[in-house]
Amino acid sequence: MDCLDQARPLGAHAGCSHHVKGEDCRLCLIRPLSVCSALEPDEWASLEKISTDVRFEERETLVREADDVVSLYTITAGVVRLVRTLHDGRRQLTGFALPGDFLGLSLERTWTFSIEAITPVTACRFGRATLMEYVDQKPHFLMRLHEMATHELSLAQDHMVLLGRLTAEEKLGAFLLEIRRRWARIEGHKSDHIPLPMGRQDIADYLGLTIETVSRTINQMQRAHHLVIVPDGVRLLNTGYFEHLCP
Amino acid sequence: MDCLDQARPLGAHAGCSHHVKGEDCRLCLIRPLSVCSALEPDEWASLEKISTDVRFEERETLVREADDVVSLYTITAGVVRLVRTLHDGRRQLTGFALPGDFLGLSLERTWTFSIEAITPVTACRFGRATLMEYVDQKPHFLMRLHEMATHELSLAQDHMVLLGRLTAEEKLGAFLLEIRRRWARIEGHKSDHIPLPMGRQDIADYLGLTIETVSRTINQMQRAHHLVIVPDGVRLLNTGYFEHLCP
DNA sequence: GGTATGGTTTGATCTGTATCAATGCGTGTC
DNA sequence: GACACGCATTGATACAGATCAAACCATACC
Repeated sequence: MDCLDQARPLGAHAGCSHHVKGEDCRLCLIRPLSVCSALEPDEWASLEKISTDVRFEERETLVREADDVVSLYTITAGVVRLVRTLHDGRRQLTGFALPGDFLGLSLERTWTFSIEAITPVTACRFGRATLMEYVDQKPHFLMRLHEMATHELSLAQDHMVLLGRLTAEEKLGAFLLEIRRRWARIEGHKSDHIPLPMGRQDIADYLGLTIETVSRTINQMQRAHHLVIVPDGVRLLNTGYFEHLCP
Repeated sequence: MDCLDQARPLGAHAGCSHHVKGEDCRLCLIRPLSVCSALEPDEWASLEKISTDVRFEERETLVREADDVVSLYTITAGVVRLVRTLHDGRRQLTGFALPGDFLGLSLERTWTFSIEAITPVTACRFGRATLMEYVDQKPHFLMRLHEMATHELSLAQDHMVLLGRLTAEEKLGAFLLEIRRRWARIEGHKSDHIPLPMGRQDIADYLGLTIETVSRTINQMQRAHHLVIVPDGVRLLNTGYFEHLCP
């Protein structure tokens, strides 16, 4: 089911910001995780020509909902949130993007969500028009984009189940296992230590809860010795509890 | 934003079951709405060879979650629900498919949801393997599938906002306007009469509510003269109320 | 007609999560 | 050290929607 999880692992922790690519796709550490894994070595050079490295500071907005799509991005370091905002200020995060994640799958003219940097972020930027030409010339690249889009769709359906039918405790459990799985794909091995660069409010807006309920639930889990809260996230003590929690 | 809404309208109400195609794509009434609209007239013939008409009775299951994908479908008449079920029986509907909707966008090996007929259904069935060859030969057909998939993704994000952040009243309002918009696309004109072939439980499982809350909310709206409940659905009396409701 | 059946509506009550309101705590700055 | 600032936590209370239970209503069938 999770066809994207077959890419080879990285040695380093890609969550922190370090030199990843420097305009040379051959040295790119997250390539095996990214959309570029659909390409042959001789194609990297052509892709390199149409891409540039960019950097965003914490809290910076990469794109705003309803903006024209002028560039697409592969996150190479750091974490961003994908945000939908209602007129009265209510927020729903539709996802977090971690290193290796591609933003702009849809090839549509305008963005349907805002993208905001949670940490300092580096990304590989592609011009929309040039990437569109690239897509036209390489059907297997379009096929890869399509696979990624339908994978996203399946994850979106998972998240609908979470939002519509899970309790606060189940939501938090599913969230922690999801983030753990995604870090594991980047780092190459599963760890009980789960960095959570996003704040409690972001978690709440992702899970359809309030910040108070998120805080209370995590602290209850700590009191029950299922995890410990550490400065940059949590450490799971009882993974069985979390796996059993997910129905 | 809604690129799929550009197809030409149908004169008749496609919700009811009538002769639609009869193995002749040239006569297909829902073609302009469907994935087939990406094809030229001379390509219909080749598509016709790989498709067959099938019929399902009310409550019949077209496919089961986790089943291998052997066939893909375009609904030609009737309505189906897309269902995810948790181990303890909790259900979340991820969507309804109406005439013109294509099921199997993902091209993956297994289904990630069950598909169940709400009414008698006719569909145009394609073998997965033959359609995959077709996709390989016609890049513009793959492009069309990709557009449809990313459109679905955008709708899925809309639904996340609904599930995570709207009140029961807002959920019902958004649901009725969504269904109205979708019938309008099929019928060719907007009507205040909204057929609701799905039961209250299905609406509840789609909106992340209970059947009692759905019933109460709709009846409240009736008491407030925003709509009237009719045998096959509802009729909106005050569309302004519904449009104002959606934040 | 009677009566079983499946879905819908309505009422009474409960509860999980939101809301409102402090308090705590770590970090950076002067 | 003292103070401010931005989160996170904790407590008290309110309420939207869930749950439990019963009645209602249309349809189909004998």
